[in-house]
Amino acid sequence: MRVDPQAPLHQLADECQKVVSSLQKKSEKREAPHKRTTQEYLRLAATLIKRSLYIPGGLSEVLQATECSSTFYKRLAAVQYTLLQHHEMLMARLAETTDAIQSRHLTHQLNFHLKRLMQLRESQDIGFLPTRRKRHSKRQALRGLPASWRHDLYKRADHGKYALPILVASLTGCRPAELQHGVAVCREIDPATGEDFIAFCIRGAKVKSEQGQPWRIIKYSVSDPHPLIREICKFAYCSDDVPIQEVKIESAVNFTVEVRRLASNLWPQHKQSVTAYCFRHQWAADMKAFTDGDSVSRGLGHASAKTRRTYGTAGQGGKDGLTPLAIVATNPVRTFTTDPRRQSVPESIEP
DNA sequence: TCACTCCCACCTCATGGCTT
DNA sequence: AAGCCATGAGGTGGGAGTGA
Repeated sequence: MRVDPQAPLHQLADECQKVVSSLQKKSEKREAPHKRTTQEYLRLAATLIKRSLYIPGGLSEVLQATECSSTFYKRLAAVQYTLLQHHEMLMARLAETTDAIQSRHLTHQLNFHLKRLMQLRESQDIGFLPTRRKRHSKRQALRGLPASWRHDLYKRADHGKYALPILVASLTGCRPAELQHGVAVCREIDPATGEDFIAFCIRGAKVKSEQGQPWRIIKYSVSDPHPLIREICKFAYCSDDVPIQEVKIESAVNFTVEVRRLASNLWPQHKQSVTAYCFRHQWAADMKAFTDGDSVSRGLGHASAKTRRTYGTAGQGGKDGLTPLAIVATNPVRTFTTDPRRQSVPESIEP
């Protein structure tokens, strides 16, 4: 009887395939990640796999070496994506392998691959083990700052390239990623009331079919005495000649770094760093003190009312708070219940 | 109603370097 | 020195789902 020399190789490939199938079964309901995410996954997984070569516990230990559960699950997703890509490549190579040297090399690779697949599945089954660290929100960074901190920061940045983005972030609470998209600032007169106002039109970040507001508009009266409104009114595009202008940054990261640097310059004693998201927390705090909850959600670009909980509290807003004329968004805000009869009546706009 | 899990997308931070 | 940029590592936000 003749023995197939590639039989052990195919047996090994079958074992890998079984683990891959069980991994795929668990994640079949998941949406395919975006291209940028997959690139990040490949990079992250390469780092983790490289690190696992020098650690006794291997990949399992590397995956668990964090205090934050979301980091753990991100690592799982990254390693799974990368191993599945690698699996496809190995299977294609298996189909082409004919000679003994290639077989030996592929056997070696499949052994390593199987070991990693098993460690990944084991980590998935066990779940996140380390002691969870309590999440800390950026809203705590607002404690101890002067009431006029946004205006102070804007003044500090006055001659830099981020002055206007800081002003827009202060007035809208938009995310750095939304400033990167570009925020349209326009001045109009309401034909019905004759009221002169400035409107900020924001294209939302973090928007999916069930998540986030694709567009939102925040309006302020031109006669609003708030110092930040007085500053925005000084700009040329608030004249009749140039009614609309886009405020845009090239890099959200660089914006945040600059905000942090300027703030630490102004308040060197302040323990928590002041970052771009602090504008968002302060804006939410102002709104919670001034208006209803759903307006806060619309202004923050949330689709669910639940999410606004993580932002600034009404107590952090107040005396120097902003008071917009209107906050409108593309979609209604879902309330805490899933019962559609209890959903709030939205103020919505055309997309 | 609330706390918690899970996962994707995005943000923060440290560090080093370049230009003015 | 100030102002700004680039990048890697790791943490947070946002929303759905679930179970007590």
